[in-house]
Amino acid sequence: MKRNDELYYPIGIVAEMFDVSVGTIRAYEKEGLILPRKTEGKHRYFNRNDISRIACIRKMITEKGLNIAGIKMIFSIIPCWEVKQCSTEDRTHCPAYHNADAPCWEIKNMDSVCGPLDCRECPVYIDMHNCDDLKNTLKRFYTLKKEAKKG
DNA sequence: TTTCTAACA
DNA sequence: TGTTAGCA
Repeated sequence: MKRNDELYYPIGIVAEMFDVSVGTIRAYEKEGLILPRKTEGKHRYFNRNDISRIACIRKMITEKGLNIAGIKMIFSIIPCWEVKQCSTEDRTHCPAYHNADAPCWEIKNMDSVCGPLDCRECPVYIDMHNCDDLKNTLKRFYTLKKEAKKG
């Protein structure tokens, strides 16, 4: 499938790619690990970033021994407020800033500065797709504030 | 045939 | 995670 010059795959193909059931892929979405787009008919379709994320998830599960809850926890401690350079005022009113039980893209509400934005297009979500460089990605997230002060 | 949601093993 | 039911 192709949409906006980007290739998309149905859940069956994706499940086949990683040798897992479609139910497993759906479980990743249900737990907030991935945010596949959906058609009007509710059908999920996955782009390259989704595929990359799933590869990372599979790697953490099979090679690091983590489960879905463990991966969700890692995603939940991403300092999105540093990535988005949120002001003190923004942080005060943002539920994601005060919650570490779910990734920000799961608890976003319309009252926060991220309200009208699509998390699928946010670096907080997108940059977590590279498993091989996960540690550096997290490190970069945490040092953004310092770099902003320098520059 | 494939995918969907929801409930349950 | 997997399975099943009932639907589109």
